[in-house]
Amino acid sequence: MPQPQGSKGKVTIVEIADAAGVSKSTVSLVLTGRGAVKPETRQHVLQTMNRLGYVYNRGAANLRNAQSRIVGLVLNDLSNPFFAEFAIGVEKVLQMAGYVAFMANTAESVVRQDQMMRMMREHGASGIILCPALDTRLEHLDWAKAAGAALLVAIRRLPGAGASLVVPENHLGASRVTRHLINLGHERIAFLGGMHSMVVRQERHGGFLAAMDASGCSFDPALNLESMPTRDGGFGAMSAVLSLADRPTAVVCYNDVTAIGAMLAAARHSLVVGRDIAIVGFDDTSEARHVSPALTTVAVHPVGLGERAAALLLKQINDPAAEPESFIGPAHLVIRESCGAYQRALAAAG
Amino acid sequence: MPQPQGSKGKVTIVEIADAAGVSKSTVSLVLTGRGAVKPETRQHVLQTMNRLGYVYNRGAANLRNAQSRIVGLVLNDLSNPFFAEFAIGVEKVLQMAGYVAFMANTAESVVRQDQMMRMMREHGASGIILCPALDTRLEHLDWAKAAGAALLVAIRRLPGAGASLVVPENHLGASRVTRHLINLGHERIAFLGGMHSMVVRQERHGGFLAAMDASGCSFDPALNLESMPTRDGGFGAMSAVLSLADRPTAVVCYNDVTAIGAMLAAARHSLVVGRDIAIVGFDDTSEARHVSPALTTVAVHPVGLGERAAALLLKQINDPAAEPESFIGPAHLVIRESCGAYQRALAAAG
DNA sequence: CTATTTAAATGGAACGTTCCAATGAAATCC
DNA sequence: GGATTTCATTGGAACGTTCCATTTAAATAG
Repeated sequence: MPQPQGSKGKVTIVEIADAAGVSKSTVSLVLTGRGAVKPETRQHVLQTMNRLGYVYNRGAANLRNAQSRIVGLVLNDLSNPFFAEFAIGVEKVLQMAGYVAFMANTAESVVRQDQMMRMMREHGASGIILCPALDTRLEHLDWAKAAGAALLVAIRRLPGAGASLVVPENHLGASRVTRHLINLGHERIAFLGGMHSMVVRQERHGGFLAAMDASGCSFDPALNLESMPTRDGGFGAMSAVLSLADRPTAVVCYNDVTAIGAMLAAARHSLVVGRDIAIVGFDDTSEARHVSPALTTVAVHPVGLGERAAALLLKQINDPAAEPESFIGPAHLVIRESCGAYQRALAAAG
Repeated sequence: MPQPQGSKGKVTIVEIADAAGVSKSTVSLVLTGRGAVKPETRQHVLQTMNRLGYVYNRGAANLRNAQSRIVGLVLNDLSNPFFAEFAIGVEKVLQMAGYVAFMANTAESVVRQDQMMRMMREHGASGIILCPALDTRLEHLDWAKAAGAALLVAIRRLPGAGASLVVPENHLGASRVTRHLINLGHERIAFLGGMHSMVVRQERHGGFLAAMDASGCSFDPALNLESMPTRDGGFGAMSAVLSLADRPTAVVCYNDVTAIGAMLAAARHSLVVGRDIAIVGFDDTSEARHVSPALTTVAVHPVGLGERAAALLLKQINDPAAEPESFIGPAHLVIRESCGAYQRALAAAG
């Protein structure tokens, strides 16, 4: 008498077969929908599975045909809303494609990163999206080439890695927001946050310098401040800037998180951001919109980048022979209040 | 001549065995570390694995002994920093225990939630941590009981589910923050945000009412406003409150996200939060600390809750016979600026 | 020196699927 | 009506592990 299985002994394909009076092969056909099976039989098998509480064992299936429908997502800092939003994008696309995601937060530790990637491989992940931890070296990714595994590097470029890539237009974005400040009349502008070893910082700082150069502004090296890319980091660096004898009138920050930290520091020094000093960020996380004064920043659409990354990886999984592909996401200026453009417009009108 | 394997044909335990001149059983012993194997042999096998680029196939292993070391994490809203922080806590503990996490964002859709949980089961997850989507019903979780699977419900209580539980002390926390406002002299206090069908709101609102009652304040039902638990929701509800003829002097918000939305709305109405009106939140996400004015709120330590949830689930996985366990996380008042306590202290001193 | 214990290594049957080749039954052809 | 094609179904060999029972070799005991 077939009844819903109790606690132990998971019900398998062959028990379904027995209960339904067919062979396990037939059940398998129903499951995969591949062969031709008479509608009534299919129906009957389906019912039996339902009745017995059958749950498909992908591990076993995987052993035969290797198509795990698992993707790994390795993030360097989940506590940064940018990456949380990126993750949302990735997960959404994966979900729609019937994939499920392993997610790991490395907190910038290469060791953890290695561990997690290995674990994901062991579990049969068909591909991995990696936002590399700070001092990731190319040899950490050798396995991917060796195994011909699908690997996509996101957000932080890893020069020389032959993998697919999804990053925002850092250089252009930074030069755009810098030019905006220059147009507003600023000349003494600081660049703040991020460590100089970060590729992303190099790109953004490069764009910053290019814009400065192009408009004939000179850049004081004392106004190039490093910090961890966190709120506290931004706070500290901004405090340092404000203790300088010759303060800048505007500050380009490495990202929104540091910019918000910088705004906080400015407020502590009784400066009104947007009036006494201009501060701009990068990323346009949802925080930027809601902080007060609202942050002028460069929108890179983290969710969109995540979606794109997932889509590209899936493409690569489905066609392993395909060449690695790169997507450089657009970065456009979002003018809000923290740069003072609004006040300036008011003054001009009044 | 054994060389690192090229693109195809993953190297298996038996190829290692051949190359090392031992039996596959011996290799397995080395892998699991279970039996007695001569140190030199172990060393040799280990080297061979390294040389051939072997990667352990947990799927296959799993087929025999079922210990997947996978845990599923199903979140209803990853875009809320509260859940992102919760996820960080979960993931940290899992990682340390050698587990890897499936993560899925349901965006409050029960359908997605069902899909994802099924998928995770199919992949052999040993347990699932569920932050249930809004109208999750008990029958959505029946499979857990039927399969004797480890299930832990987090953040949103699901009355009647016989599963382990990790939630904060909502009632007490809300009554504490409300009492604080009353002590500051407020009498006309609104409760704002969240939908009344949410258990969490019921609990927090209950605590609010209890505190009001206890101190003899009457509560005007017109000051009980629902909204989606998002920034926009908070903004909208607060705007509605401010258009009332008889405005409240203080507002208790469903959570930090809505409180921040509410602060924004207050600012739009040219009110200085903390002076003209008091606004308090709930959760103490890292945003609360950094918004300006800093948000008075109730700290529930989302990361800690996540850690606890993971720990409890692991316990249950390791001892499936154990009774479900509950953890009610402490909720304590964090006084910052948005409630005006600081200004009031200054005034008193001056 | 034989008998016993211990240590190290091994063969082979699972585990729950898929998929190929084979079989049987029904339908179509000439 | 026999030969062929199509449709449904089936047995059994994989897949990469683990683990039990067994064998072989070495060490210890009497």
